[in-house]
Amino acid sequence: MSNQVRTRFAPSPTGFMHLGGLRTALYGYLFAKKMGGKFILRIEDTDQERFVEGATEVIYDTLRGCGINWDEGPDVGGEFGPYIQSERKATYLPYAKQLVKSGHAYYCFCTKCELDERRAAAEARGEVFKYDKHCLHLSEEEVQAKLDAGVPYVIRQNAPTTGETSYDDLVFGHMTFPNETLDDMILIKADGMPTYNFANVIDDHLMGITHVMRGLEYISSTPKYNLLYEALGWEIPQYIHMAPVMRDATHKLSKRDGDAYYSDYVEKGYLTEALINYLALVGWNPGNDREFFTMDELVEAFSVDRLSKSPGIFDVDKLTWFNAEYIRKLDADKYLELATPWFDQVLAGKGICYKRLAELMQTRTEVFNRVPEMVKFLGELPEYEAEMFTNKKAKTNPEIAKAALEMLRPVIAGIEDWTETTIHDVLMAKIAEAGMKNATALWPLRIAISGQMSTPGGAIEIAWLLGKDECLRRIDLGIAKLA
RNA sequence: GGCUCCUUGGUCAAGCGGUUAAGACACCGCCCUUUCACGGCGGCUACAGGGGUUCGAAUCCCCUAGGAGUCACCA
Repeated sequence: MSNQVRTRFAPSPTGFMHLGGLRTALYGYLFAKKMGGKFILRIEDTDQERFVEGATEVIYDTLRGCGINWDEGPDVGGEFGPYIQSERKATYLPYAKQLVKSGHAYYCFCTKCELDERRAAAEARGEVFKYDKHCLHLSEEEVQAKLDAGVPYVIRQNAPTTGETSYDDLVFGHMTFPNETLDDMILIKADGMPTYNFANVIDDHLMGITHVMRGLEYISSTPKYNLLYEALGWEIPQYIHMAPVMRDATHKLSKRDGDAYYSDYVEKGYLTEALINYLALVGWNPGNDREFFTMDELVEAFSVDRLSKSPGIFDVDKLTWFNAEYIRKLDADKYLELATPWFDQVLAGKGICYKRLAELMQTRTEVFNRVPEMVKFLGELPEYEAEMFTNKKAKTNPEIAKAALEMLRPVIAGIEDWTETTIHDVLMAKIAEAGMKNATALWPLRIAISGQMSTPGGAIEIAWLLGKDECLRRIDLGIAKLA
């Protein structure tokens, strides 16, 4: 039990769930569950200027909606709580002071303003700015005097300037960094809050995190974290850094392009299961050809050593294909339930049989937001051009189309039993009697009653959905257009 | 710029010294067919470049190029 795997997802509550973050959470969950361990949710809100109302709920709802459930977290509790960093404020300062005492950290009274100036000056000289340990050289008396005088301060890590620090990453392998590149990062801010850099180390240790899984943007600060663990006498966790999810070769998914957040996709009509399934495969693969996974199957198949080191481009086309596949596998009733609001956008009150329409639409639906445009013609005949009656393969032109419509109209008008079977049998009999190719008569009919080049279903299905009266009305309109 | 990392088709990717270099999406044909879609069949396109090591390299080493990340009192 003591060496049980414990992973955590530690998002900052911004109000949105980025797909990259969602994938990080997913992998953390999969790994913990695969290893029979625990998955912990921790909210990292140490930056009070960024507080967003309702942001933690977005995190809860998204994760739960995706089937990523945490064993410990703010709302479910756990023995290492609280799980919201702002509520843990008091726990960090003592550790920082301990570090000061042992020489691994020091008080710094340089103001942000001064530092900005020095940073700008360094940049102007074309140099990389690194804190010069100015305040490290203050005497104990000087420090105490400033503290007593209430001068604002931060606490900085005292990083070594020579030698090197290395660690083993489960994805990237052995990583080594020259210590001279390590900056004395701030541990405690002037407002008394810890920085992410510090809180994360303290909390990961206190919460017994065994495997730290996060984006590779933390790779280069990891040596500084390790120095902290060592200074505190704590065991360093295993690291699993992950390459990012990209929009294209050089850009990450972005808010600006409306393609970065989980909610963007849900609103467009992507199914959560499809999104999770696809997302799992950007940066990870099971080592075989398999592509379809439920959450439980992902847990079963997951392994850290199949995580990719290179960034993965989020391919909306592939996601859309997954979505279409998931939609096709839905029970007919479920599809109907999900499609109804989209049908309603353009067909509310039009008397169209949604059940039959749903049957017709299910194999044709890739993403739900494309549904309204596809079925709109049932509610209202769109404007269309007479040229549409001409089709080479169906061997039709305006004259032939007109003749076909005039031939079919009375037959349709005579149908008493308005069922697809009857409509089909009656029309086919008439067409055969006339010695025509099916398409030669049915193409014009479908164009006349739909006004579209392509429709979900053929002339017979469309006719039935429309009802006899509307069908005849549209045929007359078509004949008039061809006159 | 310093540091760290990455590089197989348009995209996701298999491959871990010997393969005709998988598979999927996309795209393009053909079939099915009353349109479209589904389904079936087929096709197109890849080891970033250059040096080594080796009988043999996509696989190991070096260099170059390109790309990413990082260098905040943000996380």
